[in-house]
Amino acid sequence: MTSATTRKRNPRGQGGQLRDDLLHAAAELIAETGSVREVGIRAVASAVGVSPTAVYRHFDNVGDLLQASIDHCWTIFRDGMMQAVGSSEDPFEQFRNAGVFYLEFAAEHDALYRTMFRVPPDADKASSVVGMQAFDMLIAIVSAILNANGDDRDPHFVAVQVHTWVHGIAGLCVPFGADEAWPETNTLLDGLSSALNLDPA
Amino acid sequence: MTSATTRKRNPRGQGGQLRDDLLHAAAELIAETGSVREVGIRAVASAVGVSPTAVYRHFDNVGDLLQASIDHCWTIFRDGMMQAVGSSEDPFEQFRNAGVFYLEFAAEHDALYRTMFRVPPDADKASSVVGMQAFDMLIAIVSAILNANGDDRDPHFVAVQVHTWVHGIAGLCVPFGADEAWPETNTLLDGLSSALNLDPA
DNA sequence: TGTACATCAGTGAACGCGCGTTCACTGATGTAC
DNA sequence: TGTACATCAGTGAACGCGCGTTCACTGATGTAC
Repeated sequence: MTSATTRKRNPRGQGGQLRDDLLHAAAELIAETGSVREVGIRAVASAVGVSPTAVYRHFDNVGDLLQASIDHCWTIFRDGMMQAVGSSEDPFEQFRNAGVFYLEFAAEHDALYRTMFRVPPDADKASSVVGMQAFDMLIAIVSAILNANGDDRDPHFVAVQVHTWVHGIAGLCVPFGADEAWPETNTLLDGLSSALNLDPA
Repeated sequence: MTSATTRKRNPRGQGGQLRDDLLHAAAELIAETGSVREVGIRAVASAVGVSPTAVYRHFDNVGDLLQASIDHCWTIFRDGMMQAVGSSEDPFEQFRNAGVFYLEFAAEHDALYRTMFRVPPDADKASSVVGMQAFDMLIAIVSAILNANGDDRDPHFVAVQVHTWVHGIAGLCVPFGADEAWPETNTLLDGLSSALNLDPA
């Protein structure tokens, strides 16, 4: 919206900087606006203070730009997840931190989050590979918890249970979060780990 | 897409029929296409075999049409839910049937389902009232189950837990449903009622 | 050290297109006399 | 029973607009000689 008209031209070999700026701006616009297709080249370009034609120096068309932006967000998501997990050695704390990060990410980037998880079945590779890395982290944490508790359930299945539930909490907290009858996010997270027997035994 | 060019003009006092047809067509287009705003007046009109201008006899503008269509879908959803629940007297069966209906509805009308549950905080009334009726049904069933099991948990909170989880299962089954590593919908539903202690004691 | 030149980042005008909406209209049909 | 007329369902052409994309360009800058 507020175009950065103060933007300076990049020095010689560093035109690629614009590419990163466009990816970030597109992600932000997806997050602000509703869906992907409502975000246009003109809007992205003006957000970084550049003419629409400059976009074509880095992307073939608007679809390319948006897909690249979503891929980019997946790596941001995965990296944030890794950082949240890496902040502790205790699998129970890791689990908690990962859940909190997940829900914060979803709340802050609502539309973007919804778009990321609406992947077409098997199409693009980049984002689904990174998405799998994030999911593998979840499996590892769940596995560590089950081990610590002497629980012989299948880590993969339990991880799917965790993911579906957290995903649902994220999806409904944004519309209903303001409602006074709606529980706190942390309360729901407590209920999840308790119902799924993922608290310290 | 395939415009019904065979459509006949409605008889005198029954122009309102077109209104219903437009609501249905809009809902179907939302379900087929991605999001709400990608559906245009021209597409809806052509889907029912009518000129775009005819829409304005029943709706002020495209926003009106789409909002009315979503409200309309909420009543379809609630009615389907009521029917699924009404098919049995046993609360455990009711719970199961409601869950199956919910997930089928989400799978069949993917984009529409996502749109319905992305309600702006407190804006419109029609759809949120109907949505509340559907949620109240869930609370009633959960309440009956807790009673039957001599379980003293808060029915409202448990209903929220059920809803968030089912919502998450619905949201992830569509993208990942084809993946061989992803569990069956029914398996996830079993896991849910088991983890939340909603099976017969 | 100076200078010509290739390269690079980005511009600005223009295009065709489909959109939402407006306007004046057409033609069938129920109804009052 | 006939007929004039108001009402109603829907049409078709046209508008202004913003979109994605193309094209020929500008002007700064590193580099070879």
